[in-house]
Amino acid sequence: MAQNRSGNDVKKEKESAIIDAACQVIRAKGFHQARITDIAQAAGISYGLVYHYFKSKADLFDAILKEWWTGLFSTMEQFQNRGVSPEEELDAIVGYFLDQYEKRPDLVHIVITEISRSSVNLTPDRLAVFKDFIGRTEKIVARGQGARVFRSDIRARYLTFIFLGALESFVSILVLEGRPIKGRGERQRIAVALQEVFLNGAKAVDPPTRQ
Amino acid sequence: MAQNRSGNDVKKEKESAIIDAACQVIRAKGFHQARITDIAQAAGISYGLVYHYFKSKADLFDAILKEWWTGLFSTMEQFQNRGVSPEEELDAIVGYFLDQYEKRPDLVHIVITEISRSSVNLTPDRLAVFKDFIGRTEKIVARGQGARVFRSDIRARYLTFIFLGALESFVSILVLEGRPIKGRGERQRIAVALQEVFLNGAKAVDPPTRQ
Amino acid sequence: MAQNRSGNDVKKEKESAIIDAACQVIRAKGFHQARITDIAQAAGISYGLVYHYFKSKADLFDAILKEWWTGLFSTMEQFQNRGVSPEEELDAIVGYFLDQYEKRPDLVHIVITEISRSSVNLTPDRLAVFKDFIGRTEKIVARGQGARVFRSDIRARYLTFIFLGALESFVSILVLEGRPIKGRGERQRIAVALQEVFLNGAKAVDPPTRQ
Amino acid sequence: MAQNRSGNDVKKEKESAIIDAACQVIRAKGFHQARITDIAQAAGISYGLVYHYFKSKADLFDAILKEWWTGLFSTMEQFQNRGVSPEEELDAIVGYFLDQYEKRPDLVHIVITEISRSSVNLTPDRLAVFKDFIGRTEKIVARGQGARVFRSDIRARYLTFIFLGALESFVSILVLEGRPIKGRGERQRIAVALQEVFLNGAKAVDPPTRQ
DNA sequence: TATGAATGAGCTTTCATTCAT
DNA sequence: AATGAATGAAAGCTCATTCAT
Repeated sequence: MAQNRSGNDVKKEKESAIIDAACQVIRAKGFHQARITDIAQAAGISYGLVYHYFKSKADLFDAILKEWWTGLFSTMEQFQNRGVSPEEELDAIVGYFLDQYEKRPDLVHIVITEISRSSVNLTPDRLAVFKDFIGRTEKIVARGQGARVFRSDIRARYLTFIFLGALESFVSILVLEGRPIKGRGERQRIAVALQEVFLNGAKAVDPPTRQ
Repeated sequence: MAQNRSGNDVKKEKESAIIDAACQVIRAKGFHQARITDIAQAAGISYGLVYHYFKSKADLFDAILKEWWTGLFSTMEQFQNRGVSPEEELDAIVGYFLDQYEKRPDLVHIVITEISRSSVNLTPDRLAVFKDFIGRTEKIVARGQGARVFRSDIRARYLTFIFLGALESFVSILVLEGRPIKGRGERQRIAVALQEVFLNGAKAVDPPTRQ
Repeated sequence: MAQNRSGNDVKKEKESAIIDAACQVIRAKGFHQARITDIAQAAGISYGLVYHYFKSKADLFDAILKEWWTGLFSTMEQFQNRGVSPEEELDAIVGYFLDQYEKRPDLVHIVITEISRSSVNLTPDRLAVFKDFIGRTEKIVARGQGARVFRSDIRARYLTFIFLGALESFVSILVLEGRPIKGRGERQRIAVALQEVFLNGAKAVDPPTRQ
Repeated sequence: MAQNRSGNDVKKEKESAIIDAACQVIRAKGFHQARITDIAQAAGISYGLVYHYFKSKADLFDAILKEWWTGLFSTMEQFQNRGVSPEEELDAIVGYFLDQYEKRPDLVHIVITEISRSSVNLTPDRLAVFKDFIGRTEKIVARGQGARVFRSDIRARYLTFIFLGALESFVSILVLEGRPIKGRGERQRIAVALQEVFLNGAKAVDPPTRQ
């Protein structure tokens, strides 16, 4: 029946469509409040069909997360051991978040609200992946501390959380205010501002006391 | 008949006990997954009794939030218009988060995961209070920008979100790792570290380029 | 503690107060929807106290009905075997309904809606009393048929139901429209109208064809 | 796949089956005491399925009432403005009640006990329909008064209530006694008796006083 | 593949009733 | 006599999941 390229492609496309619909709905209602009916409706199919492609609701959720983590880890690995600076490695993470936010804001929102900030949906498997990500980021930060790029008077783990917290916050603003990123220029400015505040702080460069 | 001072006290105490139990359960399962049965069980009472004290599950949730916001706003107001610096005002907010974390880590966790980071439970009334808080914080930040204490090249609203994001992140570490704050000393160190990173950034004070 | 006349009087008074309150509430909400709390509130007492005076909700309901039936049967017995005409006997029934409607409209409403017209609350005991009343009325009607006062081409039982139906309807109008009976004059007019239509029908006395 | 004509037919049939089961149960227990479980059991399905066909218990009840009113109003409209006499118009109403009683005694019982005689279930919408019916009947009666067919010394509204009260009473007898109407002959006799008593009254045509 | 009828566990909420005080 | 805290059965409704077609 599949005339596109192969039966497999058609299947993948449908799966993608369901995942997209699920993102929309889960973002709007939260995972537990999102009903299969809603997702099916958003995908324009019957709810029974969802079960042809995904074993269960949890399975569908994991498929969503897989898209996120696969992309993030592959991005991080591209920069690993290539002689780039820790700042650039963190920049790559920021870049991934902003890229994804442009392409799939719902996905970003879900990762932040349902995983980063909530322990409710954290099954042991999901938690393991999440911790893996934090660990990898912490390694980058620690390398930066070793290279005296980042201050060492605060534990790497703390700096990591602050970095990710700031990143999430920034993305949260965009998400909550529904602000689309307009053009490469703005994307650049946001990325810079984020790194800027994280690295240099909120303090005025030229404080009045200095005069 | 009441063992304390008056019948009212006994009632308040029971209400408090239910609220405490609810915090425990909601923290562990999330608001929507927390069942009244669980809460009652945690409080050592029958589920019917919960409805003797609270009109509904939502009502109970609002009672929980009220405890948080009442305390936070009264803290903020103590510092308002008293000639204190913007940094000190932000410090008071940090102080409240850490204080509450020591006394009621579950409450802090709930506020962060169910309110700050989730739009699912945000009824219009709850959102209004949350926005009120952000607005008040933004005013402090804007005042700091006016006094040239904070950098003005980033919108006050952005700085506010970053500040709150960092604060939440920090508290989240404590919460997620289940780390108790040990003594006034550590509490002080955390508060300082937080302000420090927010104000001065993560960059090493003495970067290698300066040699 | 009872200073009125005797402890028993005080008890009876309280019971009456609860019954009155119950009538109010049951009339407004129906028996099953009437909550003990509502009744207690209407009586100005705590709901626990209701159980000092009545064993259960059903018991309270039976006490209400008892007031109605006791009064009705004693009225009917006053006219029995005293040489009065069947019309006068039916008139006595009408009189009781109207009297009670003036004094206790809620009670009348309850008897009509919860007993006469509903089989839901008809426990065997209650049904027996109700059937007793219908039987007694039917006897009056049958006597009227025997005395050629009422038409005999329709079964006594049917005439009885029509009579009671008309009576209930009439009272229902008053009840539904919330019309108080103003003075003895109006009461008389209503009683007459009711008997008039029941006995002589709705047909115009002087039909156009007769002209 | 539908054994009948189309999938829609199958759906309608199931809806009808549920409505029938609901009539049975509601008749026996009253609307508020009728549990969805009972209805489902009576229909031979799981209770969850009831909600597949009806949004809520109230929705199901409204569907029941709709069947009644739709039929009644369409019957009344068939006779409207067709040059028929007021008596014939009232006769049509009687006819509808008796027809329905033969076909669906439970439905008739419900309409009488849950709507005509109880204010408990009267939501504004339901009350509006009921009042509409009374208003239409009153117009017929008023037309009869204008044509000098009905007596004018009693308000049209009163006569209307007495007529409907008598009708309901009569049907109530049948319902309460569980008497089936045997054949067209008996149906005719009942209809005549009803009109007869309403129009000409219960008084013996040839009373003894006349002698 | 695709549909949606069908199921039933599970949740919130209500409320009659009991009972310690 | 009087209160109202406490209990828990029961009911309406939701929704993930299964399955016949």
